[in-house]
Order: sequence, then structure tokens, then C-alpha cells
Amino acid sequence: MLVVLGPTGSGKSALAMELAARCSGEIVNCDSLQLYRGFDIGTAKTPLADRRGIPHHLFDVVAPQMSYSAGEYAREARQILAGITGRGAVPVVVGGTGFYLRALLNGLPALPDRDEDLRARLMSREQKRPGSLHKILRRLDPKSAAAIHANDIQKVTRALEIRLLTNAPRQATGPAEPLIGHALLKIGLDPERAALNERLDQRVIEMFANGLLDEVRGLLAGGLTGEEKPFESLGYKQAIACLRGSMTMEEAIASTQLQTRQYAKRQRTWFRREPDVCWMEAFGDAASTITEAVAVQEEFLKTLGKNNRAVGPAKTDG
RNA sequence: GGCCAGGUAGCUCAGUUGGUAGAGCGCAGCCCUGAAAAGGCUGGCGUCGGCGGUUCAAGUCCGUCCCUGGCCA
Repeated sequence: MLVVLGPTGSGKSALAMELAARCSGEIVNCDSLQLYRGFDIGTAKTPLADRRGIPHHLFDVVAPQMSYSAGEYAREARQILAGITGRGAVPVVVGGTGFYLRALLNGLPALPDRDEDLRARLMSREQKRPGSLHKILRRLDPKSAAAIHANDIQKVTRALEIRLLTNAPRQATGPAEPLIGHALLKIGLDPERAALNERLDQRVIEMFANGLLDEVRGLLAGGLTGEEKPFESLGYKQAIACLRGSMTMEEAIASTQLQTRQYAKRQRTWFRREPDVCWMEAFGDAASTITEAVAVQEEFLKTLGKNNRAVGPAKTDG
């Protein structure tokens, strides 16, 4: 399988389709927001008309009211991958959400999902006495408490949740199950920062010009409140503020541009640690990048073919 | 031209009765076991508008000049 990763706006989707078109590939989304139904313009989802007949998976599969998690993603994506390889095609995972990609490839330990009731109780405790959750964690799971900053309430809460639900500290909760049975080629896109920023700024202007506000109006008219999870994301947050009159359009655009740049920065930091990535310091839709990536892909598919033949018979007992 | 209010970190601004400067945001770097487009951590020597003066010591007092905004001519 192939993985195309990189910051937002680096041209992952375009490159992924070029690669998929050359190897009977099928695109598998690894972006936490493109999963959501109805959130198209602000998430830069590839429009149906531009998908060139290439199968796209895990787009528009989550209702906006639903909260989602890396664990759910990993489970669903693995099923999709199995289906694709089962019919002899090549999965091309397109990922901007590093944590989801890690969950997919490395797996997550078998841990309980969010427990909203428990979280509500923990939160009210934290609100009454700030810092109390970390204090409790220090007693119940000192190792996690040392690893998580006291101000990081989200992660403190999660660690405490695990400890209370499983009666064990996080580290003792068993190993993750990495994805197996797939030869992997990871291609990373890392265009020059100034050029990416410029493109991101431009993209935000286009999103607002091309109907982001209308899309949000439509979502609200369809019964959503504007408080659902995906409305907390880049562009949608600002669009809501704009529709409610707490932000002008100019402010909304500027704020989205700013936060998009910051997001891209965090993605870069995350992906830098991803092992075994074939990095290309350019946009994925540049002709030279496509040429280079296709060459790498062909090399990969060639060795993959050999390995499959060599390893094939031995696989039966696995 | 006169009066008033200002000119302090990239931006917005704090700076007590004089003891060589801070906060938010930005920016830079980073973290990450089910919210991840989320959440969190670390990093601030900047001619305190210029020049003189008073003082052991001035962003802080005095003089003068420059700039910005407002009001009056």
C-alpha cells in the first residue's frame, strides 16, 4: 500500500490520484475532517467530479453529530484496506491527520472508548478545584502524570479515564497491534514554507469566495446547531462566527489563514518523526514531483511483486 | 499656528512615589495511547521617538525638536 502524507495544502490528494491511476489504486482518506458528511469546501475535499473514477473510501462516512476517534478510524480503515487488497487493488492512504495515520499503521492499545459520564464528573471536579485531576493522576498513575503536563487537561482526563475504567495505568494496558500484511511505501510532501503559506492564504480566500458561508448556512438549515464537532475546525469556526455577526468576513478570512498556517506547522512537526518516509520537498501537484513519485512507486511495486511471489506460499500458516 | 492626548518587543498595550523593562497575540522550536483541523509545553537585550539637562541612578523629572490622532483657529 501507499501512503501520501504532508501538511494541508501540500498537494497530497492530487499526487495520490496520480499514483492511484497508475496502479489500480484506491484512495483511502486519513483526514479527521474529510470523514464528515457535508463538510466539503472548508475541508478541501476533492469534489466527486474530480475523482477521475478512482474509488475513494472513508469520505463522508460520519454524521456531523457524531464524535469520532483515532481508534474507530483505525478499525474502519483496516477493514477498508483488507477489502481493497482482497480485490487485488492497491490502497493509497492520503493523510493529513498524523495521529490517525499512526493509529492505523502502529495500532492503539486495546483501551476503552470515551466515557462521557465519567468525563463530565472529572471536568466538574477540575472546574471546582483546578489542578485536582493531575493531582489524582499523580497518585493513581504516577508515570502518566509525569509524562503529561498538568495544564493539558484533555490528556490528563484521558489518562485518568483509562486508569479508572481499566483499573490499570496506561503503560500496563497491553501492546498495540500494528497493521500487518501490507508492504508500505510512504511518500511525504514538504514544500518550502513560504510557498505553502502563500498557497494556504490563497486557498482560504477561495473557500470563502466559493461558498463556504453558504455551505454552513445549508448545514444549519439542515438541522445542525453549529456546536457539533466539525464546526470547531478551521474555517468552519470562523464561518459560524461570521454568520452570527461576531466576526466580519475580513476577520474570518484572516483568522482562518492564521490558524491554517499554524496547523500546517504542527503537521510538519508531527510528520517529521514518521519513520521511513520518502520525502519530496515540493508540492504534490507539481509535474516534477509526480514524475519523481511515480518512479519511486514503480520501483516499489516491482520489489513488491517479487516479494509477494517469494513470500506467498509461506503466508499460509500466518 | 494654538491646545489636548499619545509615541515602550513584529502588533495591541502595562509599567506603582526615578533604581537600565513586562503581558497578550504573532513568530520560532517542540510534545502527543480514542476530542488530534483538538489539547499542551518552551523561548522576550527591545537605540522605552531624537537630542540635551537634573540626578549616584530616568521609560519614569525638566527643556527642546520630530512624528501620529483629536479639538480650536
